[in-house]
Amino acid sequence: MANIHDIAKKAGVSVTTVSRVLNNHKYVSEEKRIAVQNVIDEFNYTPNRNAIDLIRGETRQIGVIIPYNNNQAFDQMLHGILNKSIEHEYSVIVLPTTYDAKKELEYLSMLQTKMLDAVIITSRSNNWEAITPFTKYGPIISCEYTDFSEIGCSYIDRYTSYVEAFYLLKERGHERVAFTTAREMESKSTIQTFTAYEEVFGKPSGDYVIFNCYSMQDGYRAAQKLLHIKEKPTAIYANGDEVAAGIYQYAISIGMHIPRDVALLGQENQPIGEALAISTVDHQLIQAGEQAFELAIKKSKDKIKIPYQIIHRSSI
Amino acid sequence: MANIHDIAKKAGVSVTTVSRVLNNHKYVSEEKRIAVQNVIDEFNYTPNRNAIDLIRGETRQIGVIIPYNNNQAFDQMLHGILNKSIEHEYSVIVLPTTYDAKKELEYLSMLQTKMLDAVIITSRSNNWEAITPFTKYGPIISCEYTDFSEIGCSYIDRYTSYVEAFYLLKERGHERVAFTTAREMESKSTIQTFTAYEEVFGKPSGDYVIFNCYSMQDGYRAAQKLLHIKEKPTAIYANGDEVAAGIYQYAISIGMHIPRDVALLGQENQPIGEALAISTVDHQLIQAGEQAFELAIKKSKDKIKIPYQIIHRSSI
DNA sequence: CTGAAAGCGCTAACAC
DNA sequence: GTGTTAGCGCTTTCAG
Repeated sequence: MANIHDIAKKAGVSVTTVSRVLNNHKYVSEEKRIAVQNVIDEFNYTPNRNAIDLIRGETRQIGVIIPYNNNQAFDQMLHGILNKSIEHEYSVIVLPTTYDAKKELEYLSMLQTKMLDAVIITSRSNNWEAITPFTKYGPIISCEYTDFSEIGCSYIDRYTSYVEAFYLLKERGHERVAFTTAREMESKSTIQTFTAYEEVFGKPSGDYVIFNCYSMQDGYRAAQKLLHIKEKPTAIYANGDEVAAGIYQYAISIGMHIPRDVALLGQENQPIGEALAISTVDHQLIQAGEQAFELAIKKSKDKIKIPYQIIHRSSI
Repeated sequence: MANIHDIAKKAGVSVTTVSRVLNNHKYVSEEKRIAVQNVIDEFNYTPNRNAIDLIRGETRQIGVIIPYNNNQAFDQMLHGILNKSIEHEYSVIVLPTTYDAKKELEYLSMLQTKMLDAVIITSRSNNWEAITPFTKYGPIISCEYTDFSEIGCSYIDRYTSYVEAFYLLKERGHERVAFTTAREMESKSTIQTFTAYEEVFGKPSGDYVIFNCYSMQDGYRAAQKLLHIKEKPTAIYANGDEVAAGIYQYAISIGMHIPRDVALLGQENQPIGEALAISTVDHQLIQAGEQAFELAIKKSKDKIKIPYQIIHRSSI
């Protein structure tokens, strides 16, 4: 509707002066400032953000790449990011990929089109070689550790945490331990889980690992397999509390007792795990999200490690 | 970096021609089209979105007002909205209010600044009189029914659903029924719950209703009160499955059996409810979100009712 | 303290 | 088919 020229004309000043009062510049006489403000109020005028963004070359919008938006773990990181975005007056755009590498690249190119000031990657499909070129257009922050110096990281030291979790299970007397992972071997956290497992127990038997677990249902299905192996595992390390809950549910349904018949350890300290009293490794994802946001707006390439903690409940 | 002029100059054509190939206009000779495309590829050029948005007067960005971003119910709606946004090539900006009315108004004014093409309100703090003026700047869609003709609605018929839920409990022989709600009496769904309750059971006794329940912990605390009343309720209708899970957890912890000692009915068919086999009223929030998005981009002011369904499990 | 004017990067009449 | 040009709405030198 009304633009800055209309305001200027009506107030009998130049657009420059209007711009000055809009941006609280000094060197505007109180008289004109009031005159302009009156017209602004009268017209209920608000400056056009696109024009400002165009000229400033920034939008105060940051994008968050997540694979699924209905996954508790990513929601936690998003939660942390949103916390900080409000504090710093940024807007956040949610960019769900369903692990589609092409879509991920499209999202990254929103840096180049100047639509986004920065992007935070909570989980990725492309390799870093494909991602880093986009840092030329704006900061890219990862919630996973990477050596690439162009990428700032607010990361979880998953390897250490996995090793500790497996040792914990071992200490409790478990030798036959199974685990679930979110993705196949192309994912770093899956590989880390494997490596940590090997360090503690040696190479995992093929039927002790179940891939592609995201939801409770996936956990349920995993348990259907794991708990019917002849040499069935005495403990299961799930890659999330929802998955653990599914395992729990199935175990109970076939009359097993937890932890007597099978011990269960989850991840991320989600409400459902609390409800079922499942012990869990809390990677403090909210904090990871908050830190990621800070790195993003600072255009920092630091590598910040987020501490984890094990929460003991009654499932192991 | 490079802009459309650079491309034009390098390709030996006018900016118009470049713009034409960018937007797949016809009436560009194959020869020039190729020449331009080559330069575009060579420079890895992408048009600036702010410039385009400025001139077009739209951003293909829609905002979603939610109170909390870590609440399963709102996540479900957001999920539906994101589904459709990808399909239609829109971006979605998450706008968490924590029920701060002032912040909500600020978000609404993003329509006026032309930052957003539309906004979807999943839950509001302001009254409609304060909200409707913003429809002058762009479509506002509500996930709650309202008579205001300026507002499109993709709504749940909560009143009917609540009545049915309470009748169901009554049929099962329950006379002393308690319930939880998310907010105090200023919220429409709270009022609807009250009215529905009255229709079925008459005026609720004050200690049979617990306000401000959002999370499992809130449910736990609600149960701590409800299950220690002398005339304790024989059934509880929770305002979400997470809340129901908290109630479940506390009931179990004091040795009660569900549904024998207390029946439990949840809402929204969330994973946690499935895990605990809690019967639930599924308001199909994902679908509500999808429909809301469709209304938003169609600039429709239709009032669409989303059907609900009761899922029978073993908690009642 | 104030304003004219030159852009930011792009689209779309309009003319040729 | 193609190019010239006038904006979109704002910020920011640069002169007064």
